[in-house]
Formats: sequence, structure tokens, C-alpha cells
Amino acid sequence: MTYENLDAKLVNALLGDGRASLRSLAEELDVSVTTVSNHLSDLEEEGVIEGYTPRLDYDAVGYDVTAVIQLQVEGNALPDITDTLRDHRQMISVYEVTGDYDVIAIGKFKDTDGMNDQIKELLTDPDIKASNTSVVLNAVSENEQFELDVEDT
Amino acid sequence: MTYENLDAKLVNALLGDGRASLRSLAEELDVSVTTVSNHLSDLEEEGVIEGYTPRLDYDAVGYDVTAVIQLQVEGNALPDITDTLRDHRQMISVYEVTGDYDVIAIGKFKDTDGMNDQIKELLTDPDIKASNTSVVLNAVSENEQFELDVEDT
DNA sequence: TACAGTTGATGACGTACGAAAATCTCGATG
DNA sequence: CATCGAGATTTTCGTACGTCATCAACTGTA
Repeated sequence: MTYENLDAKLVNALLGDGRASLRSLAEELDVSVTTVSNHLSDLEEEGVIEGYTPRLDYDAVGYDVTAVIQLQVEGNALPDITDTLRDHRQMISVYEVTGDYDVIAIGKFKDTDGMNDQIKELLTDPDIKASNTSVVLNAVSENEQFELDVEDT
Repeated sequence: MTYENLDAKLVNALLGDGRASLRSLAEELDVSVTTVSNHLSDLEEEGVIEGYTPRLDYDAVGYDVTAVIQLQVEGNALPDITDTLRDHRQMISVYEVTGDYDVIAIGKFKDTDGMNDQIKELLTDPDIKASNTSVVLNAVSENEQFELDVEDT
């Protein structure tokens, strides 16, 4: 195993509270502060932990509409399209995928008008052969990060 | 005005570093530590900030496959299906949507075999009328949280 | 040898609290 | 009717105190 049990527990503890102090983590995991500090540094260096962010409720700040946009794209234009999408800051996730469509993107908008405007603008690109937009009625769960397995000894 | 502005700046600063200290935030925004503390508490109480998490690279811990699963569901079974999906911890996001399908879910798996097993298990539910799975070839961006608008005076 | 823990020293950190400043409220006044 | 201003409310600030993170040198252990 590339990462140890303690690392998994550490990650899981941080998933519960990303601003927890090293001391509280040390107490929770029953190891020393030094150990927590060392392992955390390692996890960050290895890239397992890429950073820390607040979890925002975009609904609460006026972004009420979420949409899933699927695109069929001319093969050689795929990089351009994905770059364009990524640079739209309201695009939360952009995936190149197998299946009926080539790209699936998830975006957040202040209202349906704003959404329509942005999507229409995107679809002017002649390399987009087909598109399909699904508006989210209810986000049952969103961007949930699940806990890592801890093999108990 | 000034009030909302400070909150937006505060959120944006935290998006840059979710573990930034109140002092460093205070310095960056040129207000006192107390002010940062108060506004942060308010943002948390209002639900704008729902918590703090590390951003995990699931690739780095062995979850190499991401899939977008779309389902057509018998109308009255929708709550059951979404509950089931949400309770699958590997489901990152579960949306009820308009369009050809009723549910779009995004999940992460250790390998394609694991993915197939889980999806097949899901599809045994007789209330699922149709399904469509797209495997992610490349996550151009994922769970990006964009910064809030700051109206400059 | 490699990893975890301990100790101690130092500067940074979070929070509580009272004071100061800014803002709002609303009736009185010209 | 518009303006004023005393008092109330809200917001911000500085200070103080106990806690925390970090580093280094050292010990224990498998």
C-alpha cells in the first residue's frame, strides 16, 4: 500500500473539518503533533491533498441554476473546446468522456436567462456538432468527497 | 456595499487558501482580525460557507475511474433511486434533471471492474427504465469553485 | 535504519471583551 | 417637506490571554 492507515485517517479527519488544528487531529488520532505534521506535509507533497477550500453554497450567493451540458465535438477541436469551457469560470467540472457525447460540463448560473445566454454563446462554435443541456432540478448531493478506506489491524 | 464586498473578498481569499489564518486574511483585506472573525462566523451561520475540506486527488489514492451515469426512472421511484445513489459513498454528485434522463450521477471507482460491478448492481432496480454510462477519459477540471463578484466602489 | 515521540523555545494564532467609530432611527424643527 | 441631531444599534478595532504551529535536538523502538 502506497499510503498508510494513519494517512487515511488523517485525510478522513480533515474531510470532517478542513480547518482542524494539528493538535486536535493529533488527539483524535492518538498520535503526536509532530507525526500529524509530518504526514500532512507528505500528503501535500505527494499531491494526495491538493489544497484546502471552503465549501460554498452557491445557491446562497445567487447562483440558483445548475446545468449539465453535453457536447458532440469535431475530433480535432476537442482541446479547443475543453479549454474554452474550462476558462468559463462558472464551469465547475469539464470532462472528456466516452459515449454518445464527447464532453460533459457542469456549470452554475445566476438564472435561466444567464444560462441560456452563455450556452448559446458556446454553441456558436462550428466545431460543436450537437449539444444537449439538462437543467438540475434538485442537487441531491454535489461534490461530496468520500472518506478513504481504513484497514483496521 | 462595503459589507457585502468584504464578505466576497473573504470568500475569495479562502478559495485561494482554505486554511489561511484569520491574521493573514485580515492583513490581505486590510481589516482587523476581529472583523474577519465576525464576518467569517456570519458567513458560516448564513450557510454561505458550509464547511472546509481538503481537495483530494482521488487518482492519487487509487480511484482511477470516473463515470457519469444517466438514468431514466419511474416517476414515483425517483426519491428511492436518488437516496440509494447518495448513500453510495463513491457517488460524488447526484442530480435530478430535466431532459432525456431523470438522474445524472457522477461516481468514482478504483477500476473499470469495480465500476461495472457497482453499476450493474444499481441497474437491477426495476424502477430504472434506461441508463447510459459515460466513462471519463480526461477530467479537464473538476469541482472548481469560482470566485464571487466583488463590486468595486 | 527509519519512523514516532518528547522536550523546549519562539513566534503566530483564535477568541473574548470593552472601547471607539460608523450607521441607522425617528421625532423635532425651521 | 427637507433637514437636523440625540440616542440606539451595528460594525470595527485594539488588547490580552491561553492555545497553537514550527523547528531543532534528542530518545525510544521495531
